Amino acid sequence: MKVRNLVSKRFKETPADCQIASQALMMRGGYIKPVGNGIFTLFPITKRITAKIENIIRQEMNRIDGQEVLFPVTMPADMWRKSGRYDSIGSELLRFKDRSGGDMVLGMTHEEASVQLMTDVADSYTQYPFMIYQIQTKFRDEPRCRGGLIRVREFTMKDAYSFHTSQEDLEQYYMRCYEAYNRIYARCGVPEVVAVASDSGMMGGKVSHEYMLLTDVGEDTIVLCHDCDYRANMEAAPCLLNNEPGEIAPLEKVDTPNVKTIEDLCAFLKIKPQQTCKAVMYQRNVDDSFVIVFVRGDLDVNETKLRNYLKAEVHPAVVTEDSGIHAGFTGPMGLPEGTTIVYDSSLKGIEWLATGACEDDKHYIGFNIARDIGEVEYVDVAKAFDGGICPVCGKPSIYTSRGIEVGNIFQLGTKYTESMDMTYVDQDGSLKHPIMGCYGIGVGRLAASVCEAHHDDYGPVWPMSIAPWHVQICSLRVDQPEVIEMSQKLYDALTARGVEVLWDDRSVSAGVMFSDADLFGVPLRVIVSPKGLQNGTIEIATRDKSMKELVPVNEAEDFVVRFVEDALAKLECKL
RNA sequence: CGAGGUGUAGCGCAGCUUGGUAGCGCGUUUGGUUCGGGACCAAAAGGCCGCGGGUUCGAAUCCCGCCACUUCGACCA
Repeated sequence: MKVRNLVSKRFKETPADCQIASQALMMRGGYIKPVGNGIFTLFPITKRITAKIENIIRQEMNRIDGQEVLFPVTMPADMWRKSGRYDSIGSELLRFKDRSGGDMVLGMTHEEASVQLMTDVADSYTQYPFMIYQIQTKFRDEPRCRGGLIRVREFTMKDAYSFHTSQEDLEQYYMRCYEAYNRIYARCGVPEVVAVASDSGMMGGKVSHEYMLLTDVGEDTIVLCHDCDYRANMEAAPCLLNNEPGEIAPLEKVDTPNVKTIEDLCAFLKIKPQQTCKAVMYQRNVDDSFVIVFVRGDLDVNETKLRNYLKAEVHPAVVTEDSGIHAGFTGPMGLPEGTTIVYDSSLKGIEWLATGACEDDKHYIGFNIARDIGEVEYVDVAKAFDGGICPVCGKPSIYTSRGIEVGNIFQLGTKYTESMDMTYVDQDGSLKHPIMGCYGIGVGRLAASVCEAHHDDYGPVWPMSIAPWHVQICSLRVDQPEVIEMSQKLYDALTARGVEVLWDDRSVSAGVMFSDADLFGVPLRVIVSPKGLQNGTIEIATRDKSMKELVPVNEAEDFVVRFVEDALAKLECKL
């Protein structure tokens, strides 16, 4: 492929509103074209990258006995009514009507489709276990898209569904998939992607992992430990700490005029936030009844943990005059009837606390939950924090990091096979619901994440395994016949040996050519120039600047082929 | 869903306050000079100024409505 014919255009200036590096570089380099909010066209250079990623995924899925299928993008709503998700999922599920007025949906995931497909097929225990997967377009009407291909509404995803006759079998297969995912990321050149234990949320089921690329621009927060390999996402990480009990003192109501925040209270009473009992207020979505969470003053509430505990949706409270709640002075004593009170575990073991008195401009000090309230249930709903205690090794070495989720795996259980009544006949003749797992990877997001992880100021640095081309030939001074001749010879020879070559034979200045090459991010660069040819050499350099050599003309071809082969071999890929 | 911002050439932007011929840089085309990190000179093409209404002799500019995009927040498998 010649650069002059490649359908894309590079830009010197970063388009407006690019928030993260991968987005800016993929826009500048002519990789993607925004078509609508969160909807992109991929130019050929990107399609070549995603095709390679898809191939790696396909190989690894086949390696764990996956069977590729292709589900439809559009589905009749009935299938989704059956599982209950037509009603339970909000507006991110795009619903529409066909010409006869029938309700339809655009596929955002395919549990329903896979269960429906397999219901008629896998009716005997002898056929289990098996896994089906597809690589296909998904549509999720996300409220908030950002970061180029990182978060979009329409995207290509590999989604896989496994079916089992026992929990043990699912767990065994889950581990195979866990390893397959690690191989996929390593082969795509991002071995730094890590699996973290996660909250499975609306997917149902218990055990799940998210594969995260740790980066500051990530949207998710991950909890890690400095001293062991504990990793979990915010929702799954317990908030563990050691409390100082403090001196027991009588409960006393004190005047705290206009002291409404923990910060104010600490300054006013000359105490530490760890000695306060903070009220965080929510309301249930169903009836707006108040849910008040008490948590150690220096900590925050994780709403997902709270929702999971309450098994109900909540939103931050809107406190009105007549609600009976005194914002800024809320404490456990004196709350209106009908309020749900939740005590976070972080308060456990503290004998002296300052807290609101449910009265304007008053706080209690010396508050002792066991003495003044009695036995209460402590629940873990606080966010894990830097310096917290690791639930695995017990050291106070917890820290948090941002990350991009580039894949996930779930042990689904029988959620869908039960709701959609999929059964098989077991050995003993009884009807049973198969146990499922599901496994997803966003292809475009992975491509963008690799760019995010491997780039410099001038462009992406693609790993050889997923690079749009293996080699780029830059022909400087194409007005010189010997340059064209040598370049053509190399191009033909390399292509004949299976190397993918991008050839820039435009008569542009070296600066333009190199800048474009930087944006293409092709890992190996071959520079043919009159200067080099005079000395009988060709310059060969890596995009990441780790290698730059003047190679004798007659050795260049072998040098390049060997380099590409070696680089691919390291990533378990072949020419 | 809440709060801001922006819509003017393929891209980046100025012009709007104070209404009067549609501008600049990059890119594109042509000719010439250059040639190892976004060269130079000369010429040219390219616009429903987001859409609809209003005010006015006259609207990119002022007013009203809508739409789109975008940032932060809420939400999210």
